[in-house]
Amino acid sequence: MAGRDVRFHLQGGAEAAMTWAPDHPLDMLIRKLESIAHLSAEERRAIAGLPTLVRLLKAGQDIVRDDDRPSQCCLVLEGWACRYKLISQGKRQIFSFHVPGDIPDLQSLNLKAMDHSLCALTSTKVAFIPHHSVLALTARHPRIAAIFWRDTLVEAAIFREWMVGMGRRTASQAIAHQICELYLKLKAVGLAENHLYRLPVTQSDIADALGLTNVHVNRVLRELRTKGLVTIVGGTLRIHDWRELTGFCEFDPTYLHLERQAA
Amino acid sequence: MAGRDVRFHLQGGAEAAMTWAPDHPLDMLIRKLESIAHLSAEERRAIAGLPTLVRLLKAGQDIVRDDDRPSQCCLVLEGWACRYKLISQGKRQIFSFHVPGDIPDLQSLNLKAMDHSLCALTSTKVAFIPHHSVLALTARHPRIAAIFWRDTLVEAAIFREWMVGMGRRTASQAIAHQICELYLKLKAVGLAENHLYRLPVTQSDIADALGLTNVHVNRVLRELRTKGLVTIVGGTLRIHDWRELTGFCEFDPTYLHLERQAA
DNA sequence: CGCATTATTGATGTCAATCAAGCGCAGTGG
DNA sequence: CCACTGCGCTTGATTGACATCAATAATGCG
Repeated sequence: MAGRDVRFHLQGGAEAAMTWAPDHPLDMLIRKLESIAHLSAEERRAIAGLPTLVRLLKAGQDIVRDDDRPSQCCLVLEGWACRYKLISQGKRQIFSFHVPGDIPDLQSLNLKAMDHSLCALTSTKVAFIPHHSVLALTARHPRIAAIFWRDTLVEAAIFREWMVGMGRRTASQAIAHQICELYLKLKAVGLAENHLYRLPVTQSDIADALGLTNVHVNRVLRELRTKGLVTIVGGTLRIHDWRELTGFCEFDPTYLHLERQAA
Repeated sequence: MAGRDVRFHLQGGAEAAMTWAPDHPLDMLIRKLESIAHLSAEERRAIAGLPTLVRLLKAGQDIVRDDDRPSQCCLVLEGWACRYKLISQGKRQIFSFHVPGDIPDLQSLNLKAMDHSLCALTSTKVAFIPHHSVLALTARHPRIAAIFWRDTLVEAAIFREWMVGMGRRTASQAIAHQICELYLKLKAVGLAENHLYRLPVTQSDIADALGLTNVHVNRVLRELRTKGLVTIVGGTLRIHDWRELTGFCEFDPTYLHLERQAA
């Protein structure tokens, strides 16, 4: 299998320079799935057997667009991506941030047309997996199908939590909550530790995620810094006092439905 | 099967007066599922064979609570329910409104612990379906499993649209959008027509759904009335100018992923 | 009929948006 | 090497949308 020269159709008809990836890309997926469910050795093998097409994207580049009908899923390997929708007057709402291990458009397996877009926030490495391969996998392994379903359910739980942030939390609490959530998500796939992680997104991105302006995000971050809770230097975020921070924004990680709990 | 005396455990240990429902309750579910996917005659039969336990609830009564580990799903038959979460200082965020045909806690099949609550907004008739029955059904009918998955994906799409409302739309646009969405959802199961439907929720409920105050919802509704877009009399909502209203709030029903389109 | 809930309206306050400007840094090209 | 440019961050001044507080009217339910 590995090494075979395969070409998929990419979004917008762009036929990209492509490299055939060995097992490695799927290790990231397995790590992610194991953060929300247990996998048997056989299930891991089955997942590792998925064909992938690895591709590099520049920051700002769209991966899938609103109204597209993708024939493949996209697995983030490096960098950050986000789901978003544009509305009138250049306004943008970001629905989720995606980090390595995530499959942001898993839903396209069951919902033919995209109702939002997906783009790279940083330069990003992604692996494309054809729908039919995923469907073949889930047909043979109903438990894996359930885990994929579960993943989309956890995403929905995260959407709900963001709704709480936008609807019923102050801007500072919402941002603090976001910071806690990202820490646990990254930690679950081994990309954060010691209350420290790379946060390669702009303040405008955070603003569009929480329904604020970049100006206000900036002030709130200063406030969190002044309070000694969180500092960001050179794109690296440090949480100085986890207890204090989680208390401040009433962060309860239950909604992430993680298998092994972090703290 | 039908007519057998069966008793399930209900939330909070309450052992309710119960009636055994015939096929009818599931007709509502079938109608709902057919609004987002096609069902074969055999699939309809299989669904109609699910055991249900019908129960009446008073307005305000919780159906499932945060942290519960339900062993059954809840199908709304009459009345309205909502998913919500309480946070500090009595603040509440409503995540979704549920009307007949909805299974609001379908996710509990795959996510053991609830991360939010579910309650009746009006006096409500619901049918409980044991998890093991649903699992047996989906094991025998993978396509039905996919449709259930699809339903939870559509719900997630609705969450995203609400996020747009809270984050990037004005209060009037958000409420107008909500009104359009509910019309299509109700129409899809035959509970609305001619731009008219029963809206049995309070202004405070709408406020908690959109992150506003009841006072402000009241003013916005007056504004919509003044503009000749929408009136509510005696709990019945009438959309006077669908084109105008959808234009005003930039409503695009794609995200509902309805099979047969309404207008 | 009486009480409780819900709707409505006004006055005032606050949080975050908007507008505007300057700064720092990385990349680019002469 | 340095001007130039663009982007993101930072800060101030002002405005606006919605919250809060408060009181009264209207509904609806037991």
